[in-house]
Amino acid sequence: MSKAILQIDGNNFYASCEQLIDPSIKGKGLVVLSNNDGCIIARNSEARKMGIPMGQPYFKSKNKLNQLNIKVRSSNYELYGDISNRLMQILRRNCEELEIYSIDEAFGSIQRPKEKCLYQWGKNLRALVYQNIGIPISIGIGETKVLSKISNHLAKKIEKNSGIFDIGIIDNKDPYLNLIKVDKVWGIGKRMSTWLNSKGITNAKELRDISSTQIKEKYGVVGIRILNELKGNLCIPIKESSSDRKEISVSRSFSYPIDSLEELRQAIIKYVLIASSKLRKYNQLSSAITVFTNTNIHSQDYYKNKATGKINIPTSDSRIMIKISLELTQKIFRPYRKLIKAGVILHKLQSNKYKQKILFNQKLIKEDLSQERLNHIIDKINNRSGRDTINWGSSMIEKEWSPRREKASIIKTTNIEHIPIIYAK
DNA sequence: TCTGGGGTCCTAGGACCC
DNA sequence: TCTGGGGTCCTAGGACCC
Repeated sequence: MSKAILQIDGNNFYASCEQLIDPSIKGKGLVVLSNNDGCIIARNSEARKMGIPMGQPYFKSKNKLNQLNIKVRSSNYELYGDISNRLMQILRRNCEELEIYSIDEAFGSIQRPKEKCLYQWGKNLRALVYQNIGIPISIGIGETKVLSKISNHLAKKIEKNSGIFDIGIIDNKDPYLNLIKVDKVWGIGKRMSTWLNSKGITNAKELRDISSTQIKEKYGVVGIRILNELKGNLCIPIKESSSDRKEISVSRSFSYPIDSLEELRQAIIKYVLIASSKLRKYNQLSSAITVFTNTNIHSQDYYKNKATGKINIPTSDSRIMIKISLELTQKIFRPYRKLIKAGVILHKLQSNKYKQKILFNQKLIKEDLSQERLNHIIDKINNRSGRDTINWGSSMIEKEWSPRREKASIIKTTNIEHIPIIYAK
């Protein structure tokens, strides 16, 4: 018995979710846009075959999408998050360990019976997910995370694999590693692949066989880890708990540039409220806040700025965080700058299990407790009835600059009123 | 006109200490 | 005139991921 590492992801996840709730799209091209309807961040296979590139700004491809009669959707994260939860539940029941890596992707592990190929196991899991959720997935299997990622590429790339590939039982992996371009290896990005190409390294096999002193000199332990994983030595373990996150950031682009301090303040308050309710959801406290804003990077007088403030006693209290972040907002604001984006980052997070108690001041203790209760009640109501049901006075002003979502799908599987009605004949 | 958002990890260099 | 060396902690920024 040995441990097999699995990498499982939803195929064209956002597009698949949209197709799930709107079957009329089936067979047609579909793209999903980023926040603010900025770029194309997902396509179904039909749109890909029609030559629509990933990451392109929407305004540049609008005409082409129209001509080809490709459907367009704004992203609907409430829907994707819900489908994702259902998917992860099934995976958790079927793997021994599971690390949820992103909304559409997980690493897992199971014991491999001696020398046994896990193709059939994967096929069963894939069928189970499709039957229960209606989303197609791909499964890559190997000895390490890097190899299971490569396996997943091969599962998608080679049609006869029908979405599953197990590189872990193949002794001579060379012909397969040769098929993987070096920039497709997990952990090799733009910078590293440019450098590797200049050294004549173009695919995963050549990378595996590079001298480790050479890679260590240039990229330190990060490079060595990737090399070892390619050779089949597990260096990046499965991380099951993700509760101890290190920072929370909330940022948005505006639908049009803003240049008044008041608008910036309102935006920052709104982001702090979202961030602090996330913080409470994960039972964490923060002791530092950064606020940032910038103008259009493509413009001539590009301006960006940020400021960080410390919180003396780690907290998850919206009121304290709003106060500090507004002071910081004052610092980064400059008149006559056309701001297109702003955000907040909470860092130095810690578990609220070890919250520092106020010791001697009875009045402060009372205030602290009632504030905590108030925050939790607000969270509870907003979780049940939508994010803006109850809010702080300062954030209630009408916001015209809120991001665009012109093509949003209406249906949310998280709201009973939006569940489609099916009439039996 | 119009180019997303949310994360992690690592490293170099500064501040500070003895 | 001449001004050490070693360690730790923190931060900013880079590179990468989805």
